[in-house]
Amino acid sequence: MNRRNTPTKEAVLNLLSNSKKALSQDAIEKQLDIKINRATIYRVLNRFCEDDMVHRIVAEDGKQYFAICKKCEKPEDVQYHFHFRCLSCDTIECLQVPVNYAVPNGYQVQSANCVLTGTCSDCSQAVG
Amino acid sequence: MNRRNTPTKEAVLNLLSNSKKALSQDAIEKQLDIKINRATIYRVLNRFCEDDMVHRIVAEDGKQYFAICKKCEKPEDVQYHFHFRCLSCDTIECLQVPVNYAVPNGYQVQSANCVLTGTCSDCSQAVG
DNA sequence: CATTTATTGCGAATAAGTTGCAATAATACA
DNA sequence: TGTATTATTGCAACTTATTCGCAATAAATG
Ligand SMILES: [Mn+2]
Ligand SMILES: [Mn+2]
Ligand SMILES: [Zn+2]
Ligand SMILES: [Zn+2]
Repeated sequence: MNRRNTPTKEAVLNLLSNSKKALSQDAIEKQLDIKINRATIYRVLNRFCEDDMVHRIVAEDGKQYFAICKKCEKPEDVQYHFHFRCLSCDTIECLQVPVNYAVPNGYQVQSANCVLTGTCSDCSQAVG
Repeated sequence: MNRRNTPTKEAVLNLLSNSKKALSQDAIEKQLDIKINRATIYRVLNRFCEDDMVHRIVAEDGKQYFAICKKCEKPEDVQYHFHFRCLSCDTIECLQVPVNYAVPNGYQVQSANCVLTGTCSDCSQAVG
């Protein structure tokens, strides 16, 4: 399965690169200049995830969000930081907060999906 | 909104009480002796969550799982432990592993949804 | 330029969860 | 014990997120 370069792929990757927040398929479709089919966006994102270029976050709303997370240089670190979901501005972002845990004997961890939910710093300040 | 005792409520609560694992609506429906409507099960579960009798876990598959988690006596602790999803036996369980984090200044955490995914101790042993 | 096949768009399918509404039944209280 | 109130239930329809089959398109390769 050799990958090919396409305008679609490039556009989605650009968007994610320039975004400070993790984006859902829906958000990506809305923010794109060009019209790209819903299914295609999902397929592009899933390929990015397979290739470890992007990581997938599943929030408490059950939806998938995608982020490049430039802070993480080593791919193996990508899955081990917290994400933050702000209920006020409805965004999800990568925190540079590592996930620390010690699982009981015999458990083998392959991935971690850790999302903290609440009010982000921007929105907290807005109130007082 | 005063709550009433019903056979449905009791049956679902019994099931959750006797289960070592977190259960999805689907799993609950299948394991129940009596036939209960899908929507009703969801409504019962949502009420349990509102009343802090049960907690809701959203897994990487985007689905909701429900657990009583008897280990947690204080309701405020309930949301601060890890959950483990085993890809081999397709179960989700509460781990007695606390979630530790220090969010950046200004962030206010209201809840945490932390799921580790991999192979549970039972399934790890089975392989070797 | 021709061939191969990864990628796309479209529509339909799947699956989880919610909602409106009328019927039922738990609770309170006369 | 009988009656009124309203929480709860079942059913069907709905919403939303994500996937899938298939035919058409277009990168890559040489
Ligand atoms: Mn991240
Ligand atoms: Mn738990
Ligand atoms: Zn915010
Ligand atoms: Zn297992």
